[in-house]
Amino acid sequence: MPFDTTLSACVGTDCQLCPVRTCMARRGSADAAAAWSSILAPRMAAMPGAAALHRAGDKMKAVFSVRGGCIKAYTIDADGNERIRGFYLPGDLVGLDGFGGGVCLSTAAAVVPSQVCVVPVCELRKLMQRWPSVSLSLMEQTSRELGVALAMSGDYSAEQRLAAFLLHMRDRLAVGGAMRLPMAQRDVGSYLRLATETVCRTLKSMERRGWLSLSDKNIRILDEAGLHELADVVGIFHAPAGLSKAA
Amino acid sequence: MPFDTTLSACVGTDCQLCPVRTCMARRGSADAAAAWSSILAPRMAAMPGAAALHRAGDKMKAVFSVRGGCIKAYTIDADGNERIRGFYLPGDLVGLDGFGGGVCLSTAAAVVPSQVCVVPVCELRKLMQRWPSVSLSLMEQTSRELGVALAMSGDYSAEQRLAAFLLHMRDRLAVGGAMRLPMAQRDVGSYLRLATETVCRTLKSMERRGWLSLSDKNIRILDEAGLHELADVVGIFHAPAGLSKAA
DNA sequence: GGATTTCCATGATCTGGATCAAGGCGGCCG
DNA sequence: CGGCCGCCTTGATCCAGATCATGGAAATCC
Repeated sequence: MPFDTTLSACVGTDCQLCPVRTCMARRGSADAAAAWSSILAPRMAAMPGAAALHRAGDKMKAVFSVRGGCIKAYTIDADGNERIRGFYLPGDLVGLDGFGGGVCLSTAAAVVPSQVCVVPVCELRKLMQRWPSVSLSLMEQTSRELGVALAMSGDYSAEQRLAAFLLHMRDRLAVGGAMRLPMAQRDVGSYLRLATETVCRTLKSMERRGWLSLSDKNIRILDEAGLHELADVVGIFHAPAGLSKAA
Repeated sequence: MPFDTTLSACVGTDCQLCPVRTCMARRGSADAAAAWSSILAPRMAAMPGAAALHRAGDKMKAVFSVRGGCIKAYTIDADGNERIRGFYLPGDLVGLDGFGGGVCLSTAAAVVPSQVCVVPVCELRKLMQRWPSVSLSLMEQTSRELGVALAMSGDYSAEQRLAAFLLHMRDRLAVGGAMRLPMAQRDVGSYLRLATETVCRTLKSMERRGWLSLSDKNIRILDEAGLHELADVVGIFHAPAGLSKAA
């Protein structure tokens, strides 16, 4: 297990001591970070299979800042199947889609043993009143997530969507060229609107062509250019490092 | 033409006199509305076929508040085809997806003769610093758009997507039970990831079943319950009036 | 440590919606 | 006013990816 899920691993809630560099609380001034610390409810462990962090339809009481692990947001359709709307990794905020309406639009649950900081929305709103920089970075975060969602909602082939997904994840969790996907292929398929079998076949086909290597859930991207060519149409993805073409 | 597109129809830029009730500028206090007025660049007419308001890849210089008509946001794929990411109606803000990254993620152009208020982002950021309520409502707007985008990105049948789209549009532009879609069926298809032929066939099929009546671009919804049953899985849509089931 | 369950993998078949084709109809421009 | 072009409509065919079926390999649970 790459991540220590016990609460004792990090006592207190001083955001300035937190190792998660990309967290909202670390994006503004030191003062703002201190303010973040002051409003956080106690941190929580979230386990796969355990109770959801919140459910679709609930009144929105808190957003969650992911500290470790991976959280999925999903709805349940009429047949009882999950439809995954997003994966959230350390530094991400879960629940921004429900902020506007005050109601959770999806259910949030852990994909692997995870840890989240609980940010009560009433406190968050107060913080936004006091610190314009908090509002601004929250707004930017939501805007970026919107950009990704709009890009993903387009009509692309299984290969294109998977390539875009892999590059996106690579940017976020690769260390030294390799990464370990926290979620099962079924979950990837649910998110990308693909059957599990299609995810598997497409990955294998990419491996056969030498674009990547697979072993268990570990993926190493070998031919980035090849994937890029497929994913470029989708846009947005892998934008952070300034890798995307002007197009 | 239901909407007067000449600039002379509304001189000056006093938001408090503007008839668009759902505009951002009208959502906060009177003071905040006055502040909005003060930062607006001159209003613009936008014509179909004329120059785009902005293009994907451009540096983000302004967002646009739709005053009349309909604006579409789209990207162009490798084959030169439009992929529509959203339609914006009076009261909507165009460009929120690019706010975070500072780069326009899509091209924005008029679907019908339209009018937009130009909101320079540098001024908008200053306004957000000064008026927390502006930040808050901008954040809420973006959050709602995110909710819709996430819902739309799911895997639904042609019928379900079209039903959800019709109900969504109905909520936004119906007067007395009937509405006139501003965009062509081809555009609807591009947005919903459907071929033009499928949009046409599905609409006709719904008409045959007595769920709606079609004449030209005018649509009257006859069996709301039927459409709702289809669209409910999609979620989010038609939420404003509290019509959606708890699920 | 054996049983159960979940996940990954691969082949065979099926299908919703795309694509191709072709005609009518209205709107716009010269 | 007549010609052209873009939209809507309907039918025939095709295909990417879903679904069904089956088996092996890990992980999880008594």
